[in-house]
Amino acid sequence: MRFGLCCIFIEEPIRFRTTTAKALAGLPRPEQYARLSDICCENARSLLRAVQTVHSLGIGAFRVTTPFFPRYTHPEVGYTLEELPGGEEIRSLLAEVAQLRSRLNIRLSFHPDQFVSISSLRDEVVRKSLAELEYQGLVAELIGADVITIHAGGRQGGKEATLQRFQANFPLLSERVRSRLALENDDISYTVKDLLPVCEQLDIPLVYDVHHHRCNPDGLTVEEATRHAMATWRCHGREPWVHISSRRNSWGEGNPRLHADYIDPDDFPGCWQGLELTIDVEAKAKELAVRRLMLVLGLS
DNA sequence: GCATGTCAAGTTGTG
DNA sequence: CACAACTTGACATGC
Repeated sequence: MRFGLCCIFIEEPIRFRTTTAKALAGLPRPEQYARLSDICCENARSLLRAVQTVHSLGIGAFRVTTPFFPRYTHPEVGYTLEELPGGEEIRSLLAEVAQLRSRLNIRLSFHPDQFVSISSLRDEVVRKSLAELEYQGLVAELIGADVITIHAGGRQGGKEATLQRFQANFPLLSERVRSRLALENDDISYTVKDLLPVCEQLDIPLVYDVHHHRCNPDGLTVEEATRHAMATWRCHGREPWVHISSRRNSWGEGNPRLHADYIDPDDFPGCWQGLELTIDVEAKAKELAVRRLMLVLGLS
């Protein structure tokens, strides 16, 4: 078993910067490039330190923040690495990341949020989502990330029709993205049961989120869902990836979908013990939560 | 210097 | 039909 940290650190002094389209819009183009170049360069350095740091904490995976190259696909202020004054330096830093993560055996991943929806009814949304995935695919290739996890989308026109659109639009992605794409069950619409046939058709793996499964059950037990999801990875000789989190309030106050600071050990599926799995820990206390879970499970 | 507001995104649900 | 809510942390702004 390896455990994964998601996007940021709470105690370790590693931060990822970003900026907004609005803040950039007022600047002349060269100044936009200069500012973006600074941020991307700093983020590349931070990622290098992040890989070193998770390794020293005994953590085996790291999810890269979505705005790693902020506003990269934005219609007005978007850019390419070649346009940035520090473009070459950034590329070489990312190559260092790839080398280090390979040497330390750290898995890297991306997880664009719900706004990336290639099954949308709106062409414009699909177009922007494809562009966003291509951006993440580019960075994934440069740093050696092997998974980009997304959700199936909303329910416009019904779940079946939405999944059909997902499958119809999938071939529009480059091989770079398709070979990394994985589908994750969500907490309101698409369950493991819904997604398994899609994953099979498209020959892509399923990321099993046990918390979403508990919010949005489908008749499968945790053990069954785990087994089915794992098979979608194993058939390609890849290590399966799963997510775990705990709801913020055990008594259902407030929004049950909010993540808690730490993982309640009771939420950890007993059947996961000893499996060859990468387990992303989605908890607000970040690396502290990963460490505590490992400690409770007797793994550190 | 700190507190509050803003930004970014798509979908769903409400009024 | 229009718009708020959802989510989240860093940026940006104002006092």
